[in-house]
Amino acid sequence: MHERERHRIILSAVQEKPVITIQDIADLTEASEATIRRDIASLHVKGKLRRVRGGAEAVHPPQLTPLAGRHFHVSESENADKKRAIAREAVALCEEGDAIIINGGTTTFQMVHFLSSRRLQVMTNSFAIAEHLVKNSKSSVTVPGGAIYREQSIILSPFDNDVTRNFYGKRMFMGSQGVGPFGVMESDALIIQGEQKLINQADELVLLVDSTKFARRSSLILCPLQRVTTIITDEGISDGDRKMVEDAGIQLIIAKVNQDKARNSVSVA
Amino acid sequence: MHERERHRIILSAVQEKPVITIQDIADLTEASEATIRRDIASLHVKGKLRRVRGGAEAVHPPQLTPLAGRHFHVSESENADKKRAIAREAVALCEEGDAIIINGGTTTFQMVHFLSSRRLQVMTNSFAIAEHLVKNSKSSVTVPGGAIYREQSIILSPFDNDVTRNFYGKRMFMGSQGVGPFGVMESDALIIQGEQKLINQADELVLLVDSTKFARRSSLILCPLQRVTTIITDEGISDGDRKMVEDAGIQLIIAKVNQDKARNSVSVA
DNA sequence: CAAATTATGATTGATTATGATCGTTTCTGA
DNA sequence: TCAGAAACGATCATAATCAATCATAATTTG
Repeated sequence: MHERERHRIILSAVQEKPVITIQDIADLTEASEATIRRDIASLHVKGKLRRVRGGAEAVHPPQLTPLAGRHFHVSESENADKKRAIAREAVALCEEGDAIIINGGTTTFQMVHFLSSRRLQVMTNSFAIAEHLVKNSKSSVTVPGGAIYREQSIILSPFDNDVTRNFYGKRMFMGSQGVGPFGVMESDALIIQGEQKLINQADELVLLVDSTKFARRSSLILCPLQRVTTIITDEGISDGDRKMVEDAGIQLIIAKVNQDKARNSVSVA
Repeated sequence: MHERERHRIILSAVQEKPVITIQDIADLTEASEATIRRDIASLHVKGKLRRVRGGAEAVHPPQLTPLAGRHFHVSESENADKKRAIAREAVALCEEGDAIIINGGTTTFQMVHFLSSRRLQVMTNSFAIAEHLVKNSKSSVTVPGGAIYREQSIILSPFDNDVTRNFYGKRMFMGSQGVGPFGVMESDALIIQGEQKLINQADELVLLVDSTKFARRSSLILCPLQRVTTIITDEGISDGDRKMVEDAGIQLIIAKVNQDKARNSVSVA
């Protein structure tokens, strides 16, 4: 077995149990104790773990790592903060066991972070969302059939005889390119196709849009504003746009962007 | 094999396992160790992977794999070289542009490495295969609709109105738990379901089984032996089993594990 | 078509990792 | 405290890996 592979196994093992013995690792890796000692010594000077007599222990108390590790490796634009806050509110609408539909998109993708600790029934046409949920959540995941479009990470079939028809959700979550009195707008024809397949498969339609989307206009109209049940946006929404939403009889949720940037960075080197 | 093709294979392999050895890649590509070293050095300066003693590792440290997954890797690695050799022959059957179906399984999964440099039309019910091909190949990828079963990494729908029916392939590749005069056997009911949906969607049925599978018996019969067009196995097949295959009128391809330059895969018709 | 360039594979000796063995140190329980 | 056991560090022989080199095959260029 390769040196790096052993190191990974050791680090993985030391995460699960706070302390691990040389013997344990030797059995796991089928390497000699001498080698394991050298490995632990090496990882010790790198600060990946702490060497103790008889084995090794984790440097960090294990309660930090399971949640923090995966989620903060993407630090995108400040727009991502808004998207994330909006996504948090979206997930907050869901109760355990709910059947929901998540349409592919950059905003809706942010929902996966908050879904990781939940157990729902999720249908999504986003390959990326499905992938993430399968790996990092306990939710059941269903996808429609079809070809996978890499750029949008959307699964789409030209046919209508789809499993989509057999899934009915409490809510459908979707993003969009623009929102106005004329309705919900989108620019990508592929995304429109996927959305139209799913849009009638749920009771409620929840729209996730940051406030800049109220000013944007796009070429293709997906559905009239009245079709939307709830809009989740950020604090930047203008009074006029707020009134427009209210007049359409739509529930409006304002997501507050969390200001404290106390992000515990996890060493990845 | 072309340099670019090797590079693709190397990058593909480093995605699946976080760390790979020179020997692994040499087996995979049938190139000399010296060449692989040069390749790794080249990919290292390009930042595509990180060079380490004995092999290479992915630049992006994959999230700490749960120990369960580790056991999967360790337990499967015993026959991995045979499976790889078999998978290589399977991919060798395909020409550019072919429409093929790959059924989920540990042996068929090995095909992804050799597919990374190809451009085919692939339908697969394996989420893991789809994921890998989307990320590491130029092939078009289609999946059936349905729920994703984590353990088997299979997408399966209880309904029959599936996109599956709209995809027709030249060949279908599948593994199995056991092969005998009674037919092709499988133990997992889920896998059987998926296979039966796909089995009639291709002209030829290619079975990928290492030679130990001829001795194994399992509970569920998937299809009679005569349904199979081609069987790819390793050199461990006994004369009796070889005769059984021949009597059934099935093409037999023996994959050689050792990376001899002479690729005499014997076909008996 | 020939020359030049490049990629590849084999060989060599140097470097490094590994496993076994040794004597020493530390822990454990009576 | 003492004896026995376990863990440790050091050392060495062996095996694996590496870098450098050269000859040959493949490719490109003139």
